[in-house]
Amino acid sequence: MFTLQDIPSSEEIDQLAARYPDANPRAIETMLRLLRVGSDVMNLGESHFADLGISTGRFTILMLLNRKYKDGVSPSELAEGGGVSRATVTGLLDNLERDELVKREHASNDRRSIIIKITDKGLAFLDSILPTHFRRVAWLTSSLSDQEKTTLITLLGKIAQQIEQIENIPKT
Amino acid sequence: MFTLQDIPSSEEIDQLAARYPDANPRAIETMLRLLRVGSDVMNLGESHFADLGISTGRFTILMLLNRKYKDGVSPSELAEGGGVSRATVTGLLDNLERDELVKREHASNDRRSIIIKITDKGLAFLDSILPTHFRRVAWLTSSLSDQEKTTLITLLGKIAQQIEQIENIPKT
DNA sequence: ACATAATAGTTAGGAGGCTAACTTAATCTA
DNA sequence: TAGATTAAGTTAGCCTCCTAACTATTATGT
Repeated sequence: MFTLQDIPSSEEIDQLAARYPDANPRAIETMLRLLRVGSDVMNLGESHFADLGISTGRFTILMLLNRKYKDGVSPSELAEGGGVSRATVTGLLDNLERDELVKREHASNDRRSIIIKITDKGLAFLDSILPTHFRRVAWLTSSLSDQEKTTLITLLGKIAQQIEQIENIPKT
Repeated sequence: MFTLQDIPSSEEIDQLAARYPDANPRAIETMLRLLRVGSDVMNLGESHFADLGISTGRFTILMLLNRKYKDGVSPSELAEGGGVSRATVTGLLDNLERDELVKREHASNDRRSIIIKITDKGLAFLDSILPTHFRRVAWLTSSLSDQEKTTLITLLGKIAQQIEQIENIPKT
């Protein structure tokens, strides 16, 4: 993920934005900081997972399987749930299966599809890493009050709504 | 970037977190939403830049060169400014130079280093895409008041501080 | 001053995403 | 019900990032 390391000062942003009539300096600053914090959190997770011998993708698959799919789920659903392509899921499952954290089974009703289940080893692995993982997640927001967390979620939601409506952006 | 598509409901998060003493359900929800919005914004940018024939990385390099480095800057500084490895910068510069948006020159004082300058074609390219780019950025935060933008930046800053101090996280 | 360290850029190889195309199986439709 | 379309999973090949190692040059420390 490629994100600006030193976010320009408000003055620099003002100066740049002045050259473009539709630019909004505060909008630029807001998005730069959002991207920066988002990618920092992401990288923090990646490197922590790497220490544990997995990747963010593999962790997400395991969490999806653990969460509401204890009876097994198809790779397609995992792809949809993780917001990733089916091809990517195939690769993740190859690795997870090699490590015996997950197993592939034939589906009984549809001979095209397979059913993915988390193994006992996979569940034990999750149980071994989740306490620390959740402690780290809690740490990241530990300087925010509950009220502030709610506010942050609300403001992020407003941006999410704009993303959904990006096609409606005025042309000029 | 691999981020949960459907963020679990508060109830589901509560249920999961109940099994781990140090887990904070609101923290989990906050971080999931931050990651989700961050990656959506990132993907939106990636696909827009792809339509324009560049990548986020190449765009960032051009913006760094345009911003305060009109007299040229070394690849190392670009790597630092973009928060990316020198090896990655080498590849980005190869592509940018091939498209004549950037040129490599020998440094006069240090024969190890080279100086990167944005070309007139590169400047013209930026001028052709920035109005639309900034309009899209403004759109994303257009449902937030200035006060809300400030609040969001403040809250993100608090998370950034926790990231910096991740090593100080209590062990138990 | 000269051996050792550090620095700049590149290259090689790997990881984790992606799309497009392929195989097999199920479903629709005329 | 035969033929076409759709769907599931995989494979192949690309992109962009990474780290580690290499070459060439500069800086340092005794």
